[in-house]
Amino acid sequence: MHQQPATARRVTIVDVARQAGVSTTAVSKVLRNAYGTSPHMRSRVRAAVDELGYRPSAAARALRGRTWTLGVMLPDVRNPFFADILDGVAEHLDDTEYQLFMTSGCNDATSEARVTEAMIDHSMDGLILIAPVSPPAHLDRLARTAPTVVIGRHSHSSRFDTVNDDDFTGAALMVAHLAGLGHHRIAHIEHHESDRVRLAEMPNALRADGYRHAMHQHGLGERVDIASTTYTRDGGYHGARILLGRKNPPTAIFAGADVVALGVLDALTEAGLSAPGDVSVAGYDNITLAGFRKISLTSVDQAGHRIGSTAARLLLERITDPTRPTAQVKLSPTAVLRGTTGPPR
Amino acid sequence: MHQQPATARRVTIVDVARQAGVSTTAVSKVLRNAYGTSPHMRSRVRAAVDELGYRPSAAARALRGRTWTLGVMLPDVRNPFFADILDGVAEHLDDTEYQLFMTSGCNDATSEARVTEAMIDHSMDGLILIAPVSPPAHLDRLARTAPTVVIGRHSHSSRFDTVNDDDFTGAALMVAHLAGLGHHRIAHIEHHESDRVRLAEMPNALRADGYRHAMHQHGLGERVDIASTTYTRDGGYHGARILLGRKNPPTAIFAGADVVALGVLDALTEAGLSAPGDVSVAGYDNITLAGFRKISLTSVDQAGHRIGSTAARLLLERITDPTRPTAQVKLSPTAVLRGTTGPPR
DNA sequence: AGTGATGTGGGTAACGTTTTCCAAATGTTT
DNA sequence: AAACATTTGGAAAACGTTACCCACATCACT
Repeated sequence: MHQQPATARRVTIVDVARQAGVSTTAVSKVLRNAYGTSPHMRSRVRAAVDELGYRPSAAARALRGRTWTLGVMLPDVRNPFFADILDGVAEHLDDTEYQLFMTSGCNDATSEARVTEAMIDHSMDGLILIAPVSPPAHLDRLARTAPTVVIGRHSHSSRFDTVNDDDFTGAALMVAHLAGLGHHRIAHIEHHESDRVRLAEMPNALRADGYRHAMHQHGLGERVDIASTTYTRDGGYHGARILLGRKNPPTAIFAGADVVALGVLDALTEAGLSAPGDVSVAGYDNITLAGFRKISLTSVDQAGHRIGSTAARLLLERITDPTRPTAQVKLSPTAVLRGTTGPPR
Repeated sequence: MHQQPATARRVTIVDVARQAGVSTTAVSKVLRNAYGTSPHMRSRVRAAVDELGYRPSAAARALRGRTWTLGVMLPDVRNPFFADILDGVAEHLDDTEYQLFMTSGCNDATSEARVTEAMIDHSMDGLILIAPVSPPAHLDRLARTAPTVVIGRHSHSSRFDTVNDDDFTGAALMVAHLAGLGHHRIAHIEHHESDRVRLAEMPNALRADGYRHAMHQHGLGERVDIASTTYTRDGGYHGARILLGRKNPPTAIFAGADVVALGVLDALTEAGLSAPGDVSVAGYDNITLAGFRKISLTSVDQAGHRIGSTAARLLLERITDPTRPTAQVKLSPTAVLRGTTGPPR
């Protein structure tokens, strides 16, 4: 009996070259579809590769050429909206050689830096950053090191492309819907932001701006009422409790994200109130769960799938031509009306 | 004005060595806390590292030593249960040097192979596989190449550790709860499985077994009723419609996963039925959303967080000592009783 | 036959680390 | 003072690829 060794030696390009009776250069060329290979050589090399089950070491490749690896930074696996984006990215990459690696749990600039540096350390060929909070200088530096596309941040950099939903308009859409139903006391729950740059660039800030602006447009400028918490279910829960405790509580709550709206619904249920009977509730993102019948949440759809595939396309373009001018893509959101919004009582 | 170069040259160990006035060997030793460094040299090297902002290239490291990178394979970002596991893993890794990369969207053996190979190609130091469907031979081969821990699969391999919830017992817990409430027609929705090995190893199969066994234990062997679909919300929806269409529909539905239970609730709502009024509904996994008041789903909690941290611990142990005997950890589930279960009408 | 273009293949030097030596300096024991 | 052990630091060879060159053969055209 032949005992399996505890750890098998890796098959390298040298093994393939020997098996095929050619040089390692030749093997490398065939693998990369480079110039200077005859059909005969190609077939011999391919046969050797298959026979030995050879796989190029990404690590070794990284030292000279590309790794065929892309990195995606997610702020939070829990937010189901990011899954839609990921789907879009993955779909666009499906018939390419690229492999996707993700990181998650980056909620502050420090861990964001740590994670992005790690991707650079691995010589990833390109980066997709979702809703990064790092200062623009850091993002620029990053983009100078590796082709980068930023999702969910309205920056105008000459180094990286951006893909966004038109958050300002999206918020206005929802205010229009609620105002159209006859609501006057429409409140908003925002993700608190203090940094000046982020106030201008982050989707949450733009949604709040869009809300304010739309309220004025509808002659409800006096009624602007914002609870400033976070984009989490907890944030929604607390935001709702704040708003419901007002002297003149709102008849409609527009949450800046669906997860926030879930927290609002939770607070309502706890308080013995219902939506839309007592208070109308709307969210933003149109996560899959919003369509769930027991929830049936009115929301703003920002086509996560298309955001993802657009980002992937831009990234591949930028990898091919790092010098092409940067693009700022803004996709149009739509309002999805469901059961949690209705006329005020 | 000094124009920023389009792409900055990377700071390497050579730069650090020059700056500190020592050899690259010395720098390497300091960075790895290896033997043979004086306090004086250490401080000089550390200073140079900080000053230049040096970061070791994981790619270059991969060719000789370790990459300080671990890979996690997720079958599906959408299943919120995996987020709990990830949290556990991340927490355990927090005060180590290790960096986590994840891949997702592996629903068949082919894409699973592609993804795991990619991790090997990057010379990752260890792998955590969540609910892999590949044949044991492949998993063994993988584990021979890199230290591996498998979550959500009841294998007994001499190559890799496993961490699982006791799915058999968990299912029995829920059947006991429902039977205790007075239910007799307790149905189950399972994730369909045909492969013989997976029938013995996958959690979904064990949950179905546990259900069957417990039904017999409670003298309800005749009432065993299973809809065989998939562990998705759609699967739950269709499963419920199948079960509700029976001549003698069940008074309680035990879904093999919470996402499935959500689909069941959806189907009930659509049919104008309610839980627990018309039909009791229970799930498995105790995802965060189950505690959401508007859902309030009775479920089996399998402590995803602890599963994750245990897996991380085992992985680090195995990296340290690849020869130590493998462990099969089985954690005890608990039933979490909420609003969707009650006595039969 | 000579010239140049094109096709085909390989040799060799990187890439940025770690590892395995080895040498010199210093300390400790007899 | 000699002999030996320990500490401190470095030189050089990997690791597995790709990029840059160069050499040779073949072919088409003067």
